[in-house]
Amino acid sequence: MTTAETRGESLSIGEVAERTGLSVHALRFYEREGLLVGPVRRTTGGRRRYTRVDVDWLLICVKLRESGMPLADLKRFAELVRQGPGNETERLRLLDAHQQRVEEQIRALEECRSVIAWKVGVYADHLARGQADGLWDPTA
Amino acid sequence: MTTAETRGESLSIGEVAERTGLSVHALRFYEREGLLVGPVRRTTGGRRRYTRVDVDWLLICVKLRESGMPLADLKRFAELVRQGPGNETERLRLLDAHQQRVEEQIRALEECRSVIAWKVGVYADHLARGQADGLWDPTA
DNA sequence: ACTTGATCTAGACCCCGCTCTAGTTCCTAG
DNA sequence: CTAGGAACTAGAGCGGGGTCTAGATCAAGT
Repeated sequence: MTTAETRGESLSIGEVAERTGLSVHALRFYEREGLLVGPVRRTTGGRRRYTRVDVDWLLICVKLRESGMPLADLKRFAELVRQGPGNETERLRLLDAHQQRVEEQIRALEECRSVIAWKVGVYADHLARGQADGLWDPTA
Repeated sequence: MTTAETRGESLSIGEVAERTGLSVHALRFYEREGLLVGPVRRTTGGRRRYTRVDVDWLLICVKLRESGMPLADLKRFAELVRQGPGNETERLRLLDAHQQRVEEQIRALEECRSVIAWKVGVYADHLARGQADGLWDPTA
């Protein structure tokens, strides 16, 4: 069997899927959508061969996606990178804006957490002392 | 003009939309989907009148949704509440499970944040000292 | 009475982000 | 040589979560 290790560097789509957590379907889809920084190389047989750089980029993509960046923005970022040096300011703006959204998401989630924790507390309490009140009861 | 204040308590769909941040469309949609804890009362003319309890429930819903609870789970929760007392343990389990997912989301987001922060740092650095390297440049 | 604006219902439609299918080709192990 | 698994393409399909439309009705102000 020929693996990345035995071959030195370039990876098959399946190997990349494993390493990034994206499905092979998703990887092909991302490519079609122009979310990669460069055309993926192919073997003579037409199979994709991903480089270390491709994988690094995908790992960043995964984090950006996980944190809610829309594919459209990811695409924009990929385009900037593809254009090469000269637009770093814009790339930074894009990342920075996203970072702020992430901060905001964390803030919002923390607020949700506290509301939920309170509600959980109400129920736990109620169950602890066999019965009580203060719960939703539309039949009341 | 007749408002909640002048009327004492019951609210129109528009007023509820304002107070919860949900659109009137979403409110009707939630109702159809069985996400409310009880049938909404109507005026003789057929308009919905929401009570304080409805609004409180919706405010919780909003927090649960914001933190990623799927409508299906929300619906399950609503069903439990609608059934009345006796299933508090299950309600608690549901909330508790969700709370854990929220914790996990926060953890994941924080990790994303740090990756992004690092990337932002790389770009900021690069821009600060006029030019450098270590950036994505597929043209290289 | 009339106008204006909020609501009503049912159902069609939309966006996002993949996922899956079909039918084919490649490639490696036995 | 052959079998079986991995990969290929193009495009259809899907699940989630609403949003929007049409056409009608209701309610309040003037």
